[in-house]
Amino acid sequence: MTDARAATIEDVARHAGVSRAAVSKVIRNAYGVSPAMRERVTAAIEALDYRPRVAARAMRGSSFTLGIELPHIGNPFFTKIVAGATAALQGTGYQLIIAPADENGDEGIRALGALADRQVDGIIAISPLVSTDWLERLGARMPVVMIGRHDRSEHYDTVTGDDASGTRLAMAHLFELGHRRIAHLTRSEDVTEPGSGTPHAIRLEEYLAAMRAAGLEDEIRVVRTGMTEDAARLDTLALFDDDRPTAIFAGNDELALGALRAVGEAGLTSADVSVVGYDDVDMASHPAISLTTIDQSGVEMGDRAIRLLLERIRDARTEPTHFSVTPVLKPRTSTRAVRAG
Amino acid sequence: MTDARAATIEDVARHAGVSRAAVSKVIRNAYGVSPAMRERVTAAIEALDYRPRVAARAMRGSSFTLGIELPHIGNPFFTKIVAGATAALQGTGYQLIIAPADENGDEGIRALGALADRQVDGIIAISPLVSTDWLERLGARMPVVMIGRHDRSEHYDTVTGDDASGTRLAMAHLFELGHRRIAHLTRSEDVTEPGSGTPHAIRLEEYLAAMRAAGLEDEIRVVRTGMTEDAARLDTLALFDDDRPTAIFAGNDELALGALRAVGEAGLTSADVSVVGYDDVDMASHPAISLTTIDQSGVEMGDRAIRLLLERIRDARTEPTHFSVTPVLKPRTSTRAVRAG
DNA sequence: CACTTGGCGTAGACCGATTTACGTCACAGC
DNA sequence: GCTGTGACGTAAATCGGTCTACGCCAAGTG
Repeated sequence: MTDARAATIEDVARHAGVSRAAVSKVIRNAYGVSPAMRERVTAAIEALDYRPRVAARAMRGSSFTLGIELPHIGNPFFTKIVAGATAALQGTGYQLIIAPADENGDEGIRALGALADRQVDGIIAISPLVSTDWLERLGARMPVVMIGRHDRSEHYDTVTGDDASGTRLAMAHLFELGHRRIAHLTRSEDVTEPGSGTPHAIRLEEYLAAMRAAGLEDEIRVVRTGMTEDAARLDTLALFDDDRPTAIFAGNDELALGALRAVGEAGLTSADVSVVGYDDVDMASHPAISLTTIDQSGVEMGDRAIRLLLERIRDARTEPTHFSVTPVLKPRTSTRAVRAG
Repeated sequence: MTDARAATIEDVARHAGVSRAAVSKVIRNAYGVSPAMRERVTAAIEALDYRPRVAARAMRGSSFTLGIELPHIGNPFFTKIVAGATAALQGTGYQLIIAPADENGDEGIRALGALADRQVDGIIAISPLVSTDWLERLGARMPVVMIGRHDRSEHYDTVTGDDASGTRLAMAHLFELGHRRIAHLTRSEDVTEPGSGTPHAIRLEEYLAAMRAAGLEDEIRVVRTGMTEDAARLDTLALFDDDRPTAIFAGNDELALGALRAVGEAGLTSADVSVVGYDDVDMASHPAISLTTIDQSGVEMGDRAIRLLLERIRDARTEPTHFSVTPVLKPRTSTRAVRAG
């Protein structure tokens, strides 16, 4: 209120009786600083409560900021990724900022662009809807790690779960329980475009392949829904109207929870309709829910993404690296053997 | 890969055959631009795919970035707030960035400092652990809106739920169902310090007041736990060991879900132990969970916080404003009448 | 003794935008 | 014809850091 503006490097320099460059050196721990000067400067910084403006630093140097773009912040799997990322960042001097995209496809590009405009030193992207071309160009400009995408680029790293084998685990589990009429609950076409390499696309393809391999081509049933639990709930309810399946393989846990909600609302239980999800969100293990799902360790993915990013930034690595997490089946009570008869 | 660096305002100016200042004017929609020039400059921007560097803008003007600090990103109530905030920001030209704090008290200050260093135009803070003094100083420097805090400052706005009346709703509901032995599950002392005005402090105080007013002083039982669902689960299980309460009023839904988990794991049901939460997180309404809770509309809080912030930024408002959301009881099946006998 | 060498510090260019101060031009009014 | 005025542009200062190039000095070296 009173004195207004915060101290600048100039103020610190004057206060310590040295040059701006000297202060800068001390801050950056650069070469060519005597212990005596370091002492004086540190004291001045302390005294004036000085904090370097990131915007000014970013103009020539780096911003010490990493950005992560999140579509749909409500998905608890993404928050696991963020948790892993923040943990990996402890003590590195880098700050993570999250740009929420929400909504539709263009929002992802908007959020990524916003991060780039803010001169972050590196970006973690999750949005599967952004085109490879666009990402490729972004990756040429700055370090980028893409989570959950199976295309392999020259210019960015990827961290993925093995969605194909994860889906096979889920399907094998259902087959073992005797299910034949298995529906797949997935998102809209744009996220499952064949060959696009998005997780949902691969899970869909692998579902189809598993059904065909089991000779169940006629039982194939793909249900499209939105991004939220509530959309999944409504579309699952509609699915029950005609010719109910005995099991539902959902594209992720959020959709699976919606399906489970529908099962409950329709007065059914897992004895009538089994549900398998994907991600092993925290809530899945809750005893009241007990959702069978595929664990792909979001925390490890976030951790890994940060490590790869830091390698690119600090060690100036440029050859692309691809890391894959092995999925694990978590059988719980939302799946049961199909009713005899 | 080839041409490297992105276009600057200088490039655009050269391409359009005008001065840098002219381009700047066009971008900012400032006064003194002929239609002809606007046309030429716009074309050049288009052609070069120019995007202004935020860091450079921030050095003199504003960054068009708003920051929100989130402790513990895993709490789904906070994601509701973010959802409300992003929605309110649509089309304003401002970008929201989230600084995750996680962990303990100091992390909140670290995250807020990081946002300030990044020259955001305004900050929404949720961390209840930061001292009023510190926030006061921050608020003197830049627009700040504090969510969920009942102290009234000269220098920042607040958006709160009416925690006192919300707690009264919850307790009245339990009394009505015949409960007398009601425990309160809350966080550690630092978040519930009497007089600090944090939501958890007020809920605790109001719980104590309600118990005393009902003549149940002897039944008061305050259980401390951590921040996560899992901590709540463990401490609730421990609580069951000796002399089980018939109802638990939890400080928020995340803790309530942990308590519910414990109830399930102990082989009990809501007929044995009723549970009330606070926040009305999405999962609370899931039929398998069906948690009785207090709705305080996180979405509206996020929306409101953004509006207040934009008022301070654009209209240069300086008198502090305080907005309160009225809580609503959502009775569900996690609470039942106490067993006769 | 002249000459390198390494340690320490400074001056000043630079990053890419905004903003201020000022110049020019056309036109209206007297 | 002279002057005042508003519209439109531009040059240059500025924001707060980083980084390069260079200067100075004391200690080795041949």
